[in-house]
Amino acid sequence: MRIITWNINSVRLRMPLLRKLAEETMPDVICLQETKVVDELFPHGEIEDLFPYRQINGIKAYNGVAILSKRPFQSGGAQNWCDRADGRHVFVRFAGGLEIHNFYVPAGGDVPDPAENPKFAHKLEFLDEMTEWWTGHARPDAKRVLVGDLNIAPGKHDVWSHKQLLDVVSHTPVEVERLDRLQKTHDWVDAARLFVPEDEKLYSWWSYRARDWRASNRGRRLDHIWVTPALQAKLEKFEILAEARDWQRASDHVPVIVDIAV
DNA sequence: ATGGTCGGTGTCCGA
Repeated sequence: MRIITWNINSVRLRMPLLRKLAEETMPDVICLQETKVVDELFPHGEIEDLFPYRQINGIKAYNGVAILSKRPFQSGGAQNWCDRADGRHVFVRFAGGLEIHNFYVPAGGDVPDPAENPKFAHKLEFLDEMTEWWTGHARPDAKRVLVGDLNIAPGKHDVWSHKQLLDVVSHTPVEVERLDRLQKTHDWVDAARLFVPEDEKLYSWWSYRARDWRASNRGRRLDHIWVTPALQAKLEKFEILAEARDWQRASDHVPVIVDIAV
């Protein structure tokens, strides 16, 4: 099964790119974040030939997540976090038990101080709530995939400059510690670092503000694919489709791809 | 040290 996670930054605006991605990489499942569309206006008609099975959770203008699938799934749903119905989580369960959870963790604003910045407080609270929930739901043999824009680049080499980003939201020690705690709940395996050595730079996002994203290469790895230990040995391939950052009207995030033998 | 650019039932807010 080929699974892609992609922060598409408006699904309606980037329909042509979604089609291009689907045709060029032939995924079974695409998990989207920042669809930025309320469910009633989701472009089902333009997607159903590629992905007949869909589970969506959108709101107007902001956030919004979706799981698009070529294969039918048994059940699906969404959860609210931090008492907000703000389109940050959606999941599906396939026959045989494989589950895919797609998250859009709050970005957290600019100031890395929860006392001063409510958006950063929300981000930390969101991560704590995820940690608590997964702690209660972890099962040793579960076949689960957690993907999404987690808005944290945890490793020294998940950012272009560890030193210069220590005070920048997405790479602060307090966030990285929260993400570590979340990862430990289910012994989640980071697919990226299973395939790419820890000391090799790896990014999935490059700011729109750079004149030339490739030349400056000030990226961060914000988009993640984690699997439970039961699936680790079944991971066959990992790829970050960096070329997508050069597509016409690109998202600032690029697709991240895994193949799992299920 | 600063500001740079995107997207959205927008003329600000969030990223």
